[in-house]
Amino acid sequence: MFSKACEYAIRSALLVASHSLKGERVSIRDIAEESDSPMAFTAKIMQQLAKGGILYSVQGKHGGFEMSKEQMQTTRLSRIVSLIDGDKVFTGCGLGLKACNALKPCPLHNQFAVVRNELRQMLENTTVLDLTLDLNNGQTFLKR
Amino acid sequence: MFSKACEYAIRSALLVASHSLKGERVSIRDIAEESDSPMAFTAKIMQQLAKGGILYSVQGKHGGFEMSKEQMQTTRLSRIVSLIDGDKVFTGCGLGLKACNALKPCPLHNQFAVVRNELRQMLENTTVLDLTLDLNNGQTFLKR
DNA sequence: CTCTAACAAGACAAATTTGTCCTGTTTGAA
DNA sequence: TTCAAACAGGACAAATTTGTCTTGTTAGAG
Ligand code: FES
Ligand code: FES
Repeated sequence: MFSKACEYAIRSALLVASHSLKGERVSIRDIAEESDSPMAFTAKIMQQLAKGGILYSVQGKHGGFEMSKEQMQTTRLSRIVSLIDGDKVFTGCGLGLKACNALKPCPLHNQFAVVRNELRQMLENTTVLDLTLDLNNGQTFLKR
Repeated sequence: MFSKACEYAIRSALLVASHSLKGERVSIRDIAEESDSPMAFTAKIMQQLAKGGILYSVQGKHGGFEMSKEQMQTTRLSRIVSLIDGDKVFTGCGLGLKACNALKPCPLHNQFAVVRNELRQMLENTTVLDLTLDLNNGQTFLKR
């Protein structure tokens, strides 16, 4: 469904948000540990998230990553997904034709477009803050 | 969403069904041409489909692939997808945890499980015959 | 019987994704 | 001022997916 990079991106973003809600800044080392992701690879992804304005990076000693309350509220998962994976998952043809085109549809188009749309809406309606609150309540988990 | 191999598998299966409905057997060469897929790669996938009982292969001169009406009726897309891609797409965790587990869910579980389930149901409710009829009516297309 | 068209199967190659490592820069603290 | 902790960024490496090639087997047609 999502690439590994995208999975790490979402997990990392939620972890940064979780710490930021507690007033903590968090390092790559901790992100990798707490979200069970490969450290160096995750570091690259964090750069993309920072460049994309999903979160802030702070250099130097005691540096790390943090997210403002506003970023948590306004960042929808769809934004992270399209930043990392592009929007093929939202607009691509299920059978791999060059583009999805309702005027000359592939055999699966009618059925597929419905599900693809629900996925898109789900991701657009879900903010980082929404998911982070559950996480901090101990109702959900980033590693087992 | 699906792997390239899986996209080719579905396109090829529909194409074979389409020809079989017209009483024709179809060669790898024609499949590649008419569904716009790489020939040698598609050949490998056809072997998987034949071994999986999705369709028949006939060797020798004037050989090729064909599908019985029964195969078209009983083969659901979910079968092709799980044969080629496995069932990670039906059961896997959206954030990449080892397994989806509702008792210790990831932050996206509640939302994701709904969409994943609709995808599964859509693929389970769609047979090869369903899609092939539209294709033969000229309402849908396998290449543009 | 021989030739040819077609699938089977394994080895190989290219491309993409995933992951690592090293060097440089930033910044706080001793 | 110097040191250490942390991010930035590029080069590199491993793994996976995608795609090709070659050889063998099958079976119909002449
Ligand atoms: S054309 Fe294939 S999903 Fe729209
Ligand atoms: S635990 Fe992640 S989707 Fe179910």
